[in-house]
Amino acid sequence: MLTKNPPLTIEKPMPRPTTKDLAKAAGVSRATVDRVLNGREGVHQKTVDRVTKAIDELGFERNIQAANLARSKHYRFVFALPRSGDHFLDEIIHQINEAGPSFTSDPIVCDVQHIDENDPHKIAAFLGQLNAPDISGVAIMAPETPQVRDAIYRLQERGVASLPFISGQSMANQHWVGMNNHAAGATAAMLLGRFNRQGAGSIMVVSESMQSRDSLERRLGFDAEINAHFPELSSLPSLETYGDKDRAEVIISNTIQNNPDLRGIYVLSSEARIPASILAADPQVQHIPTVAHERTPFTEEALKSRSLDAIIAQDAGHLVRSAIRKLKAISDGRTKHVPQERIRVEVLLKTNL
Amino acid sequence: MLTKNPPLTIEKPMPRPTTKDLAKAAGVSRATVDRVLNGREGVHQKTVDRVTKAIDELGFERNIQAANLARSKHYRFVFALPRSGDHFLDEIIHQINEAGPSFTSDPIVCDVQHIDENDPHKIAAFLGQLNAPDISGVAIMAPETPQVRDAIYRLQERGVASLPFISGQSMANQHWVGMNNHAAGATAAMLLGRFNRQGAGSIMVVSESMQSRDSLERRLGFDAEINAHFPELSSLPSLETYGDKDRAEVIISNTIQNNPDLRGIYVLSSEARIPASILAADPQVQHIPTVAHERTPFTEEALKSRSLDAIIAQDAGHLVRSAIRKLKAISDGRTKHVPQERIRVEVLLKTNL
DNA sequence: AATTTTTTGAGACACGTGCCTCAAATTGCT
DNA sequence: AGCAATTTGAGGCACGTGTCTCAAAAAATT
Repeated sequence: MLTKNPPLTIEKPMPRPTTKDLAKAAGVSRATVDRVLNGREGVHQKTVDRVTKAIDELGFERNIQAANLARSKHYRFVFALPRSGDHFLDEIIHQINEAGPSFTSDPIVCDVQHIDENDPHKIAAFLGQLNAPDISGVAIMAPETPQVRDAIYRLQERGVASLPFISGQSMANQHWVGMNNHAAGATAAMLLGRFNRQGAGSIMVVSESMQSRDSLERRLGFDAEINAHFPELSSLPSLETYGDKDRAEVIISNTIQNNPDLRGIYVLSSEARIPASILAADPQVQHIPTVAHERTPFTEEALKSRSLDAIIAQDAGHLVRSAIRKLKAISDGRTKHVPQERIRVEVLLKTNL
Repeated sequence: MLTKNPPLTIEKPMPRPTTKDLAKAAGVSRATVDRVLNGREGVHQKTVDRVTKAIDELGFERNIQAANLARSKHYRFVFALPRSGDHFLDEIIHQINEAGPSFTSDPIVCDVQHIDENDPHKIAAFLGQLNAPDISGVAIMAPETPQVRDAIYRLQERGVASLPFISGQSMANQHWVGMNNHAAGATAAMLLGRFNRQGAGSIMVVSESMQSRDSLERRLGFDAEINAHFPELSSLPSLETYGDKDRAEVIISNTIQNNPDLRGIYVLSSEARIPASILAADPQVQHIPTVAHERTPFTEEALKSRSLDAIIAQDAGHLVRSAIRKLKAISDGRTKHVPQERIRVEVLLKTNL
């Protein structure tokens, strides 16, 4: 019955040093350690150094759980989003509301605040209202403008964590949650290029608007890939629907008439309903490979019914949870350890929904 | 300068009820509440009911942070994995070691234990050693056998959380971390089917072995999709390399010789190195669409150099973190709230690595 | 040297829960 | 009714940190 069991080594993990250990190591009292840790005034530089040195030597990291308990702190994060209508945004909002329970181990509350994306002044004013410790952090989805950039900067100075979310602010920012739009565009191009079986032709690109940085980046990535690897294809100028169904119908059917050699269709904005339903109704483009963005009830259905061939998506749940984790890390002052989860550019086919 | 600011409603969130509140509501003492909450003996059923009722009415949830603090509890999770060599497994192990710091807000330690996947008895013996509270949970990657299934069952009885990980155990289990292999196979088929531009022909399927449940499921999904939607293609019987390079070379080149109408290649095991490097060296199959599994330095390089056309992958980091979150939830007794994150069947192309 | 100012320490209490002891209250039994 | 067993309560200390207060010590000023 006895066999040589695999070696099982269970060393107790070294208990983490506490503020008490710190105090002893630095030769000061716990009160002073506290003063240093929480940046209070009236501590001699020499003492600060001693404590800091001890922190390094012991590898001390404060027990955030205990700290939050003592402070009875709860995190409140605000998601500043555009007004909706958009299915993708609806899903994001749903995930935000869902996120609470999933973080049961931390006292986290998330609010959604709708902001008028076209009024930078209002956005800045809104951000100006937010203050620590009422609000621990904000995830912001809004176009990048000087006012907004400024407001964000001041937020950080006031101790409110902030994070560009999905769209808008420059990726140059150290922290950012959202997918790489250039790669997303390139991936759409790759799929359309490879799905095409009818040789040379042109590709239609439809967008709600090309105003936003995201749309531009997707388009750039798309063109780069087409030009580099599918010389037989040429992508047409972007059609902008401005969210107007009638306008969309006109420009799309015009394009179909004028380009009998259509080989692919790329719907690059996150709201695919208008163009996709127009396309689905047009018998001439039934078998032309089509790629759209974001998983929504609509696109999902379209994929299943094969009126769409692929979806380029970013997982709404991951986006939200990643944002929360990052905001929390920043808010805890663990800027060094902010999780650097990339948001994947997902390719959804009928088979892997 | 003043504009109508957007409405900002910051209601303080209702503080969560504490055991004190519970005691008051149930009309008992905190000691009794403790007895009920922690299932201690010697409490009258009537009293238990009173407390339980109060729990429901208040919506009480114990503050796990505070509880862990009081217990000075740390979570120790074991990942029981096969002996390695495999790049994908290496990546998993890397992510396990990486996971610690990313969970800074909880005292979590993860160990990797290598088990001999072919000796169910040994595996069961190993699992038999694990006991709460030394070990809070185990993620198990091992073939499903009666012994192992039994050992897992007893683990749970001993209060050790357990979780089938990536491969092996039946998905029928309520909790499970890993991708849907049927969907993965179907996705590979879909890609090969759509990437093919040369009409009717056959598809080569290469695997290390077809012994495991995962391989079978992938194959089933693959065939189902090919048969349903690509009647012009027929998939050949699976080639099994058994991890032997020489054998692989023989059976692969035989298949290439005997099937001049090859239209696609599917490498379905997680270790693609042997078959993929053989294929890369054969000029006859240079332009045949090829799909493999799992992102590794090797497959990544192959994708970049275009000797591979797509990778079907599951994100190693997500797998590990998801497993940890689930183990923690189970271990905390929050079986109701175990996060039900699906592991996506990722499609990786050169453009979205 | 005397006085003020700055810096530090000692200690208490809090956060929500676990876990223990001892006594009090209640129940069941003979 | 008396005794034992069961059930409950009161209270304390602990976990690691935050946040006070008050006094002591050290340094800087007059």
